[in-house]
Amino acid sequence: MFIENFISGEVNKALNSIFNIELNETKVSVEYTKKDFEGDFTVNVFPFLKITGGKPAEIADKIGQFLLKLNPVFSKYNVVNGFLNISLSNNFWIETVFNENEKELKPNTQNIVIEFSSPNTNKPLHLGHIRNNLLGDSLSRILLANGNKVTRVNLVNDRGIHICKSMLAAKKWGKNFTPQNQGIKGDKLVGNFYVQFDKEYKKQQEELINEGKTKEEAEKNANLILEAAEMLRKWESNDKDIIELWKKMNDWVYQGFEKTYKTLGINFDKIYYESNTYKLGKDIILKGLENKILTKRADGSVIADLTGENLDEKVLLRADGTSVYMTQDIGTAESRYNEFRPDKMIYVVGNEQNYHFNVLKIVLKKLGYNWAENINHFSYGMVELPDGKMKSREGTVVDADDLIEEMISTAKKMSDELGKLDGFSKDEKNEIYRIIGLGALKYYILKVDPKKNMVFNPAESIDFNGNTGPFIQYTYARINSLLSKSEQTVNNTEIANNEMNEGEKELTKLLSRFQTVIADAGNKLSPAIIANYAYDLAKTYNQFYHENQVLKAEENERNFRLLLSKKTGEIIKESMFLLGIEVPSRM
RNA sequence: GGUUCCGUAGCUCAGCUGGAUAGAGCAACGGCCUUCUAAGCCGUAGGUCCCAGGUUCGAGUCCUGGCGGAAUCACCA
Repeated sequence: MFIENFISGEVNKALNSIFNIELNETKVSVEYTKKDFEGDFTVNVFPFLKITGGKPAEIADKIGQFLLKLNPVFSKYNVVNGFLNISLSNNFWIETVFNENEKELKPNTQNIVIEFSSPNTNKPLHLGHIRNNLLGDSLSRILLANGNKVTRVNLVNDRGIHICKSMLAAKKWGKNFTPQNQGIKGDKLVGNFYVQFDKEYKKQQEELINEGKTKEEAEKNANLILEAAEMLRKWESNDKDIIELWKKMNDWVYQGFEKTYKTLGINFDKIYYESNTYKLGKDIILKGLENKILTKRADGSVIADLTGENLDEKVLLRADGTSVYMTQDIGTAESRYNEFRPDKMIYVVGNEQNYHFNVLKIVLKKLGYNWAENINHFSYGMVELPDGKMKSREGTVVDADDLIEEMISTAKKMSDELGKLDGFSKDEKNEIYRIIGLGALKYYILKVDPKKNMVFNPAESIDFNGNTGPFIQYTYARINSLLSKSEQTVNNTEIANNEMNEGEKELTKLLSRFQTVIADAGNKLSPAIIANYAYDLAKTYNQFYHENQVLKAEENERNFRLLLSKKTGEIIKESMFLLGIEVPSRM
């Protein structure tokens, strides 16, 4: 049971009984009382005045009096400027936090398929992909915690003209290169080829422009792009040599990706490959053509006419018959629907593809798939550098592996300077460095509202103090150390303490919000809500810890404070788990 | 140019369905380790919530119009 709903309901009873009116529960605004005022929850009575008439203070007072009589959990109230501040009894708070049976049964469980990561096999993962992976992973955890069935899928973009670009460059300029003989990860090697292609392609374009061609003509007629297009045609017609090269290079990339996924702690229930789904998409489109839903242009390309939807014509098959991105996404969507019959299909894909998903849904609907409605594009913001967007082709990217490594070595440097891990074995130390470094990175990214673009400045390394992952992890480690020193098993039945000081109460109230926060994060699909809560909790605990002796306190207080500490540790750990962040037992 | 998103402290970000005096962290300055982990705690300073109207008891939040930025409008993905 969420406390706000309960209070909202009780206030409704009051309104009903005193003024003989009934408001929709959602219309009673219940908020946490601001710190400067006394009370736990605040009800604003202004919205009632239209119906009740009278002065705000009097109305609020009447409701307050009624509540006190109605239910003993209400201990007192005060009225300021038409705001009714209600206090709940300490027992109520303690019950809410420590009574495990209170855990809500989640009735509306949905079958959700969530797609994330979706890398292209022509370049290594960068910071933008990290945001995608972390969001996808965390959302999966949050949705699961909200009682849904969650299937995590990855769609690997392993075919297409961009892949051919890397392949062509490899063929031309790197015939004998392998990750082994170049001493780099496979995905890096392939990414280098992609950058090289772009460089040479640009050169050719410039030459053509100097010869008097327009920019557009140059882009279309440069030899390299024609060769890449030819390669794609060969690939789609199963040319043996091309397929062999493709397989070899993709394998390099997968090995590279696997390593990155492993360090990040990301995994999937199912991996789709575009190379398997694009044909299905093609079939669907040809059928749509037969049924006259789609049309063929004179040049042979197949399009969906979306001018009626205020959009353009969208090409679904090229003039030479090869597939585009949309083609395979249609195929993937259908096979995914048939396999899982999900209530909701979430696509974790950057907001640069808003248009794509808009079109995808419309085209699927046109083709007669009603479940297109279930497609939910989780559109997250870009990660930008101080001077703008990252561009793989131009090499201005923050490489995922490099960044992770840097974070971990920073963690090591800090830990060693502080000397916190003296006495630990080398392996234990490395494990803790890893947890802290990754925690800093993950938290840094997840604490930001996913919808918003965010800026990452490589010159300023990610912080380890303040509103950061390590700060929260540190709080956990602190609690852990405290509990292990207490040499006492604490249990809930011993809470006989009705007195709470300010710090204890604030902490208790915050702890009670955890379930609400999970639900909120699930509804809004926002890990940031969990992250900010975890920070709030850690901050509040540190204040409590600073102001209150625990181990040396008198027995009742000691017991209660240990319980609070234990609970805080558990909830910090769970919150961090929902973000995909581990917590160290010591740091 | 059309469409969509964004604009809060020097920087990075919170601010719940409209509610009380707009909050954190970093950076700056000043305190606190003989006491349970100082990756911590406390304090000082820092704001035209881009601008102008409107809606109302009340607007950082909703509406309209500007200004500034981003994305997209590909037979790239």
